Amino acid sequence: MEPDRPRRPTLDTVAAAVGVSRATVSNAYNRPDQLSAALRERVLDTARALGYGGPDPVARSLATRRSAAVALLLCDDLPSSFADPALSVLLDGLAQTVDGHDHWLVLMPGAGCNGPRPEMVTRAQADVVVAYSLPEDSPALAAVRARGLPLVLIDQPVLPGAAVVAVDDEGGAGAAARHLLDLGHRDFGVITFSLHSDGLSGPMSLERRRAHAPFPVTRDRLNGYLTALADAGVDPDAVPVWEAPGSERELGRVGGRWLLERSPRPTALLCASDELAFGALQAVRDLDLTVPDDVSVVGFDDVPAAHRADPPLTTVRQPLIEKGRRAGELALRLLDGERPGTPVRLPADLVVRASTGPIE
Amino acid sequence: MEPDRPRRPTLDTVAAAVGVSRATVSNAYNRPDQLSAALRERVLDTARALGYGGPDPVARSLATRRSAAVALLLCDDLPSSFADPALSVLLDGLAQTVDGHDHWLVLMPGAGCNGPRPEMVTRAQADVVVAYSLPEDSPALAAVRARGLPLVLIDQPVLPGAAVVAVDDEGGAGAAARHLLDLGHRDFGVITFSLHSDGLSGPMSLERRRAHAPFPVTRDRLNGYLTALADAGVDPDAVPVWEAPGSERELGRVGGRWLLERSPRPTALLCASDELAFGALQAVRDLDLTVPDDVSVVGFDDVPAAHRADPPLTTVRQPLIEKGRRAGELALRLLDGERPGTPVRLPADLVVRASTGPIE
DNA sequence: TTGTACGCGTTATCAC
DNA sequence: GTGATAACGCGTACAA
Repeated sequence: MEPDRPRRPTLDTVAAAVGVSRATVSNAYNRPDQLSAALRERVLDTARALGYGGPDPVARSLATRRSAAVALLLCDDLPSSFADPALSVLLDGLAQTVDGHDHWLVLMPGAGCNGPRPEMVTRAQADVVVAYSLPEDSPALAAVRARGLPLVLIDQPVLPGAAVVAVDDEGGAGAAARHLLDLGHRDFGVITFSLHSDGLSGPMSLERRRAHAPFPVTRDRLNGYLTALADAGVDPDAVPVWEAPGSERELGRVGGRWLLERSPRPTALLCASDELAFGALQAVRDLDLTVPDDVSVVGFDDVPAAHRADPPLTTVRQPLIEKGRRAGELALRLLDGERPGTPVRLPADLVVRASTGPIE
Repeated sequence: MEPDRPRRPTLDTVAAAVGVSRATVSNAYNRPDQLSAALRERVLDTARALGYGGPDPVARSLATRRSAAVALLLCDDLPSSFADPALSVLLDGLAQTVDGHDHWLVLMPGAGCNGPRPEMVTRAQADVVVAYSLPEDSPALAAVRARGLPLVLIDQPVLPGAAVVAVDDEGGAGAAARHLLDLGHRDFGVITFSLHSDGLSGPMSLERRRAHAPFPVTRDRLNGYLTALADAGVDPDAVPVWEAPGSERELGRVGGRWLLERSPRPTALLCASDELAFGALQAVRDLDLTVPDDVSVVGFDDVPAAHRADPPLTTVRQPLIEKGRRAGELALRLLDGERPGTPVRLPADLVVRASTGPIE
């Protein structure tokens, strides 16, 4: 047995050294008004001398019953997640808000589109959870509920007891489709990201379109496009839809190529995200066609790169920063014991740029 | 006073309900081999019925003296950080490693290039810290040391007691410069990101180049470029250097324009990052010049977009994924009580593509 | 399987 | 006013 093994100093160590009680040392750190300035100085100096780095955050959390962490559940792994500029922008708003209230973000990336492993969620030290676009049957969500943690849902189906931030995806998509209809287009193609969580991709069958879909964003955008077309007399079942396994540029290019090689060749491509639309633009170029003379392209999100695209992309703007901020505010409120309240629904507005034009 | 206020169930609640001890319930969750399967079932069922979500992670952390969190300290705020593709890739490697060992990442973004607020670091629940490219005088680092947390440094000056992952920035930059010298270039311009943490930007004075710089990455790359030029008989003091306030494309464009409007006009631009180089390519186009006929451009990092650039970018490849992984492994090892060991130094290799060519 | 001694603070409430 | 006492908070792990 080692004599006097030098243990990490604690509040008690410091208290003993100064000759005061533990409570006083605690107050020196957390409630300076509860003791004289002179005593406080003495306490802090002694602490420094002893190499005491301040109250242990974990112990404090246990005592106060709150950590300062907001867990963020992501559907995909980090590389895929960061590849999505819309997420980056949203994260910005979320982080700002959370950070401004002395909280931090715990990142829980998923694997293969099903959200984080439930064991991770079970053990996560956070007192509120923000879930971003998980499939509704994600085991991670079940784990959150089992723990009874307050939950904020972004772009997800409403769950009882959870706060919700959503965007009017269907309305925005409808506006985009009507814009193209107004320009005279009648032959459309659609490129979406995953509708189901089975990892399948390729041309989307009618059965698949009609089956219950766990990703509301995909579903709503697709619905918005197709419903608007149907309302204008275009048979939605005859509109080819390409389901990409994710929202990456290259995947959009593949889908675009497939759509543009069909006959009749679509004169307009409706994409479920800007990234996919960038790929579609490339696909048009690959075939030596031009945008918008031969083919019009619309995206969705209005990420920063959209207006820099060549040509600048007509797209549906969703207020991404705002979305992140609102999610952060909701999380903070749940933390304070507030009830979830009614879902926050943000608008999505069409932004017309140069990638759409009248049919020749 | 409310009669029997329904408190959140704990291990004790469940133990009482089942009629066993707290230890047994704990074992039911953590050491299934310590009790009969039947009893374990009964415990877990009762827990479910009582709405007990499993052992409290914070309490467990307090008892075991370890949380499962790795804190990641970032110099900038999240938007700037995510704008850097090199960071995204590195983060990928880091997250993979950490996640594979049942740990998660706590994000501590900075503000204005000085790292996170020290109070945040002081209160962060993490038992190891990874710092990415902070200035050496960052208060956040001081806070880490005050707490005595194990620390992994990426792209930063060595600190006693900390583990280090670094890249041979100087060597890589030197190779890039020599490549251009071999092609016959004699008139150079350099675009770097911040060398100092004072937020200044623009043409870099000689005093500024020589002053002690807190960002080793900037310093090493700049040194690598200029030293190689000097070795070939080009006066480094006569080489114009543009200091951008960050590593974004648009900032590179601004710097590129300034350099290209000087006389003699540089025939080669050396950039401290690929993002800056992309901007430089744009600047060349803006002036109706072509790459590499009129101007050669080299970047640094070899981010995924580099080989897709127009023209594909000659750059210095650093093993970004590997860098993240190594940082993760080091963090995990420090967690296990290992000593920091000698710095990990990864190579940086020149990748020649189409953005560089012989002088006309 | 269980008793029980920790782990490290916070925050009333109480005494000087 | 100033500072101390002591009751939590919720588990883990080792000895019995």
